[in-house]
Amino acid sequence: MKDYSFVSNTVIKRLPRYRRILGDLSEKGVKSVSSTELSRIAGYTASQIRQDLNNFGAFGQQGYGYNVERLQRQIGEILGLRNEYKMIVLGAGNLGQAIANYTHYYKSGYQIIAIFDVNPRLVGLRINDIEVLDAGSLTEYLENNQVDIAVITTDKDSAQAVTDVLAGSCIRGIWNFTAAEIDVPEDIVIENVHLSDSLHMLTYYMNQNGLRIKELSS
Amino acid sequence: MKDYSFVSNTVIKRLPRYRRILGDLSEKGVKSVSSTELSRIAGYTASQIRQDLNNFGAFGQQGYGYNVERLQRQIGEILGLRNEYKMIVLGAGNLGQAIANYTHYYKSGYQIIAIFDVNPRLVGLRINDIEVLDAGSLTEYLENNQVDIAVITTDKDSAQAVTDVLAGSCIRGIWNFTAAEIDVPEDIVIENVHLSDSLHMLTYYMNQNGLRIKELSS
DNA sequence: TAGATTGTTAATCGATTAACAATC
DNA sequence: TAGATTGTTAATCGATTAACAATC
Repeated sequence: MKDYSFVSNTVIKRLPRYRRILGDLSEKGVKSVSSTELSRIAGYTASQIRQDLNNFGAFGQQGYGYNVERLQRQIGEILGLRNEYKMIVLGAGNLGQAIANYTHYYKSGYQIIAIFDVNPRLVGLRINDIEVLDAGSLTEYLENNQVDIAVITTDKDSAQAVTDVLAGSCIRGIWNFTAAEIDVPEDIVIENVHLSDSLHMLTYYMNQNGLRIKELSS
Repeated sequence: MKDYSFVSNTVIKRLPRYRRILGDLSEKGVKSVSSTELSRIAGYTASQIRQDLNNFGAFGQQGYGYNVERLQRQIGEILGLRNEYKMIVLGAGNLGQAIANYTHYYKSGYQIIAIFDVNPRLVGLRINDIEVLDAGSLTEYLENNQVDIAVITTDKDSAQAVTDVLAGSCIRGIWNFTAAEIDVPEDIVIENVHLSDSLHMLTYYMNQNGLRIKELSS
């Protein structure tokens, strides 16, 4: 893994999207793609796509474009997808269970190895063949197992407390699905999936779009 | 709802976050907050927060700051949260079920009124007291019921087909949880929750952070 | 009133787009 | 070779930050 600290977050955010689109093309049997074609699919300018990619190297070929399969793999390498990641899910509620099943679809190398919950009724169950363990045993578990990512799907009020337990452990990344704004130690990276924020954005644009349509038709 | 088409998407994206933080403060009993205090919590500059808000009006008071409760309500109004929204969930899998339960937590006025699935085994079930209906009856349902938002939690390959059924109906917004890049008609707004993209970003920053930490300690 | 903090203009910074020489 | 398309520099555009007068 190279040091790309000079690359801005705005660029990084677009990488998984590029990779996903390349995967779609690859499935369709497309072998090569130009930045102009990519720009039509992704909705960015061709210029931007070339700029973005050139932060990481020269992946294309003049007069030809990009090899779809190779570029997909190369972006995957930039993102760090060649590794295997072990994950645990904290909170065996509906969302936790959904993720335990959902991430199984990924062939990209993410493996959920345990689910934790405070509810004694859930402890001992198996979800998608993954054992639900007592949240009280989390610290001990982290001492005896190599885990990379913790997925937080507890209720909002427990999110910070549960994160404090993760501090100083082998956990390097937190995928936070609660609405809480969590403080994390420097050596842990956090990615927030604030679903309510997403729904509120949708709502805003629905209303604005309604206005725009009315205006056009008047 | 006013026309805010002059406000950029970069600004809009921060609004739900501001509102959420104001809600947290309000719960703690905080009555007023300055842009400087907000900046510490949100991680933006005070200047940016004031700039953002002034796109929509003057909500503060010199020498005092912002009234927490009122500003939260005002941002809610900008986002369109005073309305009631009726939602349907397309796909009664783990994620669909999780969302059917999850969104019930929102007091903000979102109501799930039906879930659709192609699997005859699931049709007729009740999830969180919401009926699972046959996907085949979707068109008819949309003709006879007022629905604002469709949540798509089908598999990736069905996402476009299901969207085509929504075109021309009463649906004004799509909340897409599949990895598909969906084409939508002009009068429908789409908000994508690409969970795999989010996980890939986390992975990238985990690896970059690892590098940074190693460098510091060497 | 004096102190604090907003609303807003101007300055800076960064990101996007345009353009084109290099080259496959 | 001629045509196409990249890699990359330069120009433009937009977003963020700084600064401060207005004012509570």
